[in-house]
Formats: sequence, C-alpha cells, structure tokens
Amino acid sequence: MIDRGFFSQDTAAVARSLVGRVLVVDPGTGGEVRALVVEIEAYLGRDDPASHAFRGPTKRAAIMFGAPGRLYVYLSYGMHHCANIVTEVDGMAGAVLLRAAAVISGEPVVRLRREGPGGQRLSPDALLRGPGNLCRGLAIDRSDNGLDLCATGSRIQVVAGSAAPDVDVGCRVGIRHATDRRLRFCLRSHPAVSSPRPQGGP
DNA sequence: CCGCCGATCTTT
DNA sequence: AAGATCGGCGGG
Repeated sequence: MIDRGFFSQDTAAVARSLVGRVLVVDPGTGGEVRALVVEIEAYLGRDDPASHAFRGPTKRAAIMFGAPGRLYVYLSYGMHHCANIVTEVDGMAGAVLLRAAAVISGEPVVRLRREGPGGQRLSPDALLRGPGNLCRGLAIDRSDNGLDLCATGSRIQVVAGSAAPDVDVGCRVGIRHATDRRLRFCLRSHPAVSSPRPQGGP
C-alpha cells in the first residue's frame, strides 16, 4: 500500500497523483472490491472557502488538520456519504475527495449495494460514479471516519503504483464557493468520470 | 437553542 | 428544475 509520506504532500499534488491508482476495500474477504480511481478533487485549508477546513478545526473538520492518510467521511445533504483522504503534514489542513472510480473486481457486491435486490440495472461505469454513489457501492459510512489507510490490515487501502500520465484538470463541481479553482483531476476520457467532464463531451 | 445550508442524487 | 433529509455550524 501507499506510505503515509505520499499523503503528506501538497493536497493538489496528492489529488492528481491519486488518479489512476487502485483502491482496495475489505481485502482478503469474500466481499473484496478493487477499483480504479478516475476522479478526485482537492480541498485545501483555511484559504479555501469551499473546504470544511475554511473555518478552522471545528469538531467535524478537525481531522483535516490531523495526520495524513486517514479517511474523512461526512454526511452530505442528510442522505449521502462523502469520503476523503487527509493530506498535508500533521497540523496543516487538506483532504482529497473520492469522486469516482471504476470497478476492477468484486462487481457483484457493489452492484447489490447500489441496486438493492431487484432494482434497476446500472451500467458498470455508473456503479461508483459520484462521491455519494462511490460510498454507497463501497459501503463507506461515518463509522469509517478516521480510518488509517496506511495501517496494516485496514479495511480500505490504496495500492502502491504509479500516477496516470493522462489526467485532465478542471474546476471543482457541485460547490458554491471558489468555483474557479482548478482542483479537479480526472482520468482522461474514462467513461466512469462524472459529468461535466473537464474537457468536453456530453 | 433555532434556523439555515450543503464537497448529492434522483425524479419530474 | 426541484425535493428529500439531517448534522454541523453560526448567530442570537
């Protein structure tokens, strides 16, 4: 898995470098899922109005000021969870939001969690598309908040590998503030990337 | 303590 | 284009 030093870097650099890597959930169990990270956004510290860290280390955002490599999960709009990985050195705020991934293995369990028993059939690319859907498909909720991804045996890990060479950069989506900062990183032309795409297309 | 608001998603 | 739905945050 990736070492903590990787996550201690500059948040935008971590976000960009995370695209193209492989996420593993529940490794070694019957429900193991592997997924290719295709879309990530960076949320900075006190100078980023769109970041939960903007107002300082409140109860919810305190984890963003803590040690890198931990999971930050929060509830969005009362019904969806969003998963982040904390970045920057301990004491400095930052996190990267997992926005979309493509299932590599373990599709049946993901499909079951997303569709329920006998629901509408989703396309493979839609299973983990969107931050709320990604959490739903990977069974990530607030009980995973604070999880150390760098700890041996962690339920969620990032496989050591290399960053994708073809990454598109665009403005973050779905936010009200600081919409002009180019802190969204997507695997070029990958069908699992959420819309709108940084470059073009439908 | 109360009221608003959101890093979303689905449906009309 | 709008509603569901609830915890966190800020103001009073």
